[in-house]
Amino acid sequence: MASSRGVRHDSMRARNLAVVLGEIRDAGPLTRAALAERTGLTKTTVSKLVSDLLDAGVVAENGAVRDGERGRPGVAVRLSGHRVATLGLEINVDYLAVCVVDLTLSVRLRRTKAAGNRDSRPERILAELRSLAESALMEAEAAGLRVAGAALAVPGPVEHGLLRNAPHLGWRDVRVTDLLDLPLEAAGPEARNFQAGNSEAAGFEAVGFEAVGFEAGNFEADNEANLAALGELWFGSGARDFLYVSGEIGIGAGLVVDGSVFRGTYGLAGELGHVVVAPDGPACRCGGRGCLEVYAGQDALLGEVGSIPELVARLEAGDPAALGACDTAGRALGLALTSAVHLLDPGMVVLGGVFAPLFPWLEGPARETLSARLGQMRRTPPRLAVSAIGADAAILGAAGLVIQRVFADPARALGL
Amino acid sequence: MASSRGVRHDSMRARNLAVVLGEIRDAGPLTRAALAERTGLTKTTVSKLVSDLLDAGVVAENGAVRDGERGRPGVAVRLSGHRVATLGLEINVDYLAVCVVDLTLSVRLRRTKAAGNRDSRPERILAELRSLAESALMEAEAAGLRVAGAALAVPGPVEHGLLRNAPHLGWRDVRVTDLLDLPLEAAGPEARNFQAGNSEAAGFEAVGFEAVGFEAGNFEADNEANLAALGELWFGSGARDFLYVSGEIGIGAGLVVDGSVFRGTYGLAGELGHVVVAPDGPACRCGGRGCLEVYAGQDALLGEVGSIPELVARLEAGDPAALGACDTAGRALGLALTSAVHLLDPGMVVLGGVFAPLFPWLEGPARETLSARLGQMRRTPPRLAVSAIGADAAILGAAGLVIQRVFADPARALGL
DNA sequence: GGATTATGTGCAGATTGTGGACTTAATGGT
DNA sequence: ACCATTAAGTCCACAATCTGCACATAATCC
Repeated sequence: MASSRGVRHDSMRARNLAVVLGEIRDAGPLTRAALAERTGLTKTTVSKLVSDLLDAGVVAENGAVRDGERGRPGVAVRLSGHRVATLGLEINVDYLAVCVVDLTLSVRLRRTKAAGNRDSRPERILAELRSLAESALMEAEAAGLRVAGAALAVPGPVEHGLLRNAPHLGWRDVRVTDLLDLPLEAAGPEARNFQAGNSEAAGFEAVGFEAVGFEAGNFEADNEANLAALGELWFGSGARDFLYVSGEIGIGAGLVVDGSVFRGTYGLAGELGHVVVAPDGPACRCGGRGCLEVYAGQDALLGEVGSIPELVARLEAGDPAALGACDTAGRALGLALTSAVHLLDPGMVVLGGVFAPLFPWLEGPARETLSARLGQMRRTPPRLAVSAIGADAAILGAAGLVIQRVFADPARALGL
Repeated sequence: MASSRGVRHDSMRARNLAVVLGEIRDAGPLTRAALAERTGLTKTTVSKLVSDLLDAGVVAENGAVRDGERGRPGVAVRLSGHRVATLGLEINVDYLAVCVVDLTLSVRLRRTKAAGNRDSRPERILAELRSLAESALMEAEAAGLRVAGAALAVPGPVEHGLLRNAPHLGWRDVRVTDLLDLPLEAAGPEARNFQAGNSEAAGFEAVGFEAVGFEAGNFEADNEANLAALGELWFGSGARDFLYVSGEIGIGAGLVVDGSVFRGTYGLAGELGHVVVAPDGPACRCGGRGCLEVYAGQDALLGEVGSIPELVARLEAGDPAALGACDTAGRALGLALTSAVHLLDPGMVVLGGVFAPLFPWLEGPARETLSARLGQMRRTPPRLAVSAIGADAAILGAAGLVIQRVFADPARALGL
C-alpha cells in the first residue's frame, strides 16, 4: 500500500548530510579531513556538506587544530547549539512541564507547573500546557533559537498520536497533539515532505530509528515511560541498552536497545506494573491479581505515609513498617524483573521515578531475588542501577527525541 | 567506532533495485509503468533496473497484460524462483533438518534425519549436518538453482554467530557457523562488501531489517524459536505481528513486530520458559522456582507418557491424568503469557511445536487465564492461535531469512 | 629558509536519475 | 477499414551528486 519509494540524488545528499553531522556529534570536533576518512566520502564532498551545515548554523568551526604534527593544521568542526532547539512537554497527574533543549543536548530552559490534573477535562489541561509552551517558545525565539519540533510525554500508552488510556487523568482516546496545536513552523521552509511526489527522502530516514508513533509533522506524543527511558539514554549515564523502570503512580518501563526504544506492536510494550508476581495475590485495579503494582506501586509503598520524602525520612529513622514495605516491594520488583529479563533481555536495569530515592532500600531485595531466579540462564544478571536524572527524565527524553529526528534527516528538518 | 559510512551512486542504485524488487514481490506481477508510479521513479529508471533484474534471473516477464483498457498493454514482471534459492538448516535434540527455498518462497527440497544428539560432540553432529547440507546443495545446483546463502537454527541463544548455551545438546560457546564451514559462494562475484573502502552499500541495507546476529558473509545462525517465528511469518497464516511460542523440550518464544524479530540486547529475548508463574513453585533446572517450563515443558506434559502422539491419544480417550496435566500447563501458559503480553505487546499469540497438537486442550485454560488477568488493560486480549506450519517452522524461517537478505540488498546478493 | 607533510578547494569526469520526445501497440468510433 | 486516442516502454539530452587528482595553503622539521 504505502509501497517504499525510490531514492534520488537529493536523498543521497540528505543521507550524507546526516552521516557527516552524526559523525561530528558522535566523535567530537573533527576536521574535514578526519570526517572524510571516517565516512569514506572524499574531502571534496565533505567540504561541501560541512559548508551547508555551517550555513544552517548546526555546526561551527572550532579554530585551527594545533596538534604539533607536521603539515597544514585542519580546522575542527563541532556541533553548535545556538541556532536549533526543540521543545519537550509533559502532562502528568500532578504537574505540567516544559523544556527547551538545543542540538548539543544542553538544556536551555525548564519550567514546571504544579497542577491537580486528576480527572480534569483534556481541553483545560491542554490549554494550560499550551500557554506554558508558548511562553517557552517565545523565550527560545528571543534567544535566537529556531524550535524545530516538539514532543509530549503523557501518562499512558499512545498509538499514532492518540492517547489511548490515561487511567489517573481519567482520559480515553484523546488526540493530544491535535488538541494542543502548537504554533510550530512546518518541517522545512517549504514543508518538503508534504509536497506530492516529493517525499523520496523518507526512504532513508528510518535508518536506525523506529518510525512507529512518529506522526507526520514535527509534533508527536508518547508514553511517559518510553520518553523517560530516552531521557536516561541521552542525559543519563551513557548506557545504550537498558530497561528504564519508571515508578510513578503506576509502574511503567521503557526498553532501550542499541539506542532506540522498543514499543511493541501497538506501543503498549513495557507495562511492567502488571506483570504477574503472585498468581493468587491481592486484586489489582487492572482486573488481575498479584500484579507488581499491588506490591510496589506508590500506594503500596506509601501505605499511610503522606509522601515519598516522608517515607524516606521514616526509612532513614528505621521505621519497621516502612522498611517492610520496601522489602516487599523490592522482592516483588525482583520477581517482575526476572520475567522481564527473560522476555526483553535488557543490557541493564535502571530504576527511576519514585524508585530512585528509595533505591538504597529496594536494591538489596530486588537484586537478591533477581540473581537467585536467573540462576544458570545468564553468566551474570543484568546490573541494577539508579537513574542519574531526576523527575525531568520524560521532558528531556521528549526534547531529545526531536533532536534525534533532526540528526536523522537534517536536510528535511533544516530545509537544506 | 564503526562510524556510519557515506553513500554513493552505487548505493542509490542498490537501494532502488531493492525497492523495485520488493515492490514486485509485494504487489504481485506489475508492469514497468505501474512500478514507476508506485516507486516514484521514472519509467526510464525502472526499465533499466528491471532489465538488470531480468538478467539476474530473479524476475521474469509474464506476457502482455490484456486488461481491456485502451492503449498499449504493458508487460507484467513477476518474481521468478528458478534461479536463486537459499538453504535452511536445523540442529535439534532429536533430528537434523535441511531445506532449500527459492525466491518465491516455494520449498524446493526438504530432508530430515533422525538423530540422538543429546550430549554429543559438536564436531560429529556438525559433520553429519554438513553431509546432509552438501547433498542438498548438489541437488539444488542440479536443478539450476544458485544458493545465495544459508542460515542455521539451533536450540539455544546465539550471539554474533556463537551458540552460547544449548542445555539439551550439552553445548556451550560453540562457533557453529565456522565449524559447519559450508561450501557457499562469496556474497557477490567479487565479494563486494569485503573490499576495503567499498562497503558503502551497507549504509542502506539495514532499512527495515534488524542486522543483529547477521555475521559478515552469507551464513548465519540463530535461536530455533526466533527462526521458527520467522517461518510462521513467511510460511504461516500471513500475520505480521505475533509472539510465536515454541514448545520443544524447553519453551522459547520469538516476537515478530512488523515483520521482523525482536532479539533484545544480547539475542536472549523471548525466554518464555523461565517467566515466573508461581514465585514459590517447584524448583526448575535453571535455578529458579515455579518457571513456566516446570508446568508446561515437555517433561511436565508427558509425565510417564512416552510421546506426544501417545499423549494426544490419551487426551482423546479422556484420561484424567493427561487432561489434568494439560489443564495445569494451559493455565501456567496463560499466566506466563499475561506477563509476556504486558511486556512485549504482541499482536497475537501463535502456539507452535508440541503445543500445536495439544492446542485443543491448552487453548481453553490458557485463554481463560489470559483474558481474566489482562482485564481492563486492553480492549481485547490478543488472539490465541495454533501454528499453521508444523515441525518445519525453523528450517523454513532460516531459509526465508536469507531470502530476506537477498531482497534487502539484491545488488550485493546477486552481484549486480 | 627550503623541504616535507597534511588540509582544504577547484575542476574535469563518472554514475545515476529526470523529463520530455518518440516509438509501439492496443482500443474504439466512424 | 481507418484513423484518433491512449498508454507502455525506450531514447537522448540534461541535471545532481560524488570521485579523483591537481593545486594552493599553512603548518613543522632540519
